[in-house]
Amino acid sequence: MTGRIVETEAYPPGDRSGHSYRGRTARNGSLFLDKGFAYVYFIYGTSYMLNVTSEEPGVGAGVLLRAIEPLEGINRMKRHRNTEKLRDLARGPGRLAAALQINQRLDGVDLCASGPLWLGTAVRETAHIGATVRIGITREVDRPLRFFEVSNPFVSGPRIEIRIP
DNA sequence: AAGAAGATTCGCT
DNA sequence: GCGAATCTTCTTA
Repeated sequence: MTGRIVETEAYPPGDRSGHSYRGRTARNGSLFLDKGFAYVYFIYGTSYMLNVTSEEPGVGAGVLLRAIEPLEGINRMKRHRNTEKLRDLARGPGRLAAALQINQRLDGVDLCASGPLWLGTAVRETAHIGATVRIGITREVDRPLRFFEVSNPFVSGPRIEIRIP
């Protein structure tokens, strides 16, 4: 299965809404790995979230993958998500993880090496990227750290860019 | 030890 | 649009 990442959110070092803010714990350990590793956690009793670490070892920061445009293996994704709606397959972080069968077994995996899950280089030309505040958080709510491909229908949430003063 | 919150989703109205 | 589902983690609200 493959997909194009169309929506992300950054949780940089020191951000009070980031899981690393209160230091390293059993759950967030992989967030402190080197850049390019997977940090997977379970939330709300229903959903897995997939993050890519983004800083030097020991820092603790990452990027949440919020949506992908399904490209290959669509029938498998439909089965994993138990729906026929292409647009809903991976629109939202929990749906993305479900479609790709992301779970705790992938926590800590190197996404820049060959393995069960990896990041590749985009084939299509980069389109216009918009930014807004992040979705679903309660702290640091004003930071414009959500990024998305403006014209892409597989993006979850608003596709209108905010103005940065 | 207990309780609340949480980077969400789904189904019903 | 709203509320329930569901469970792990961290705080003491």
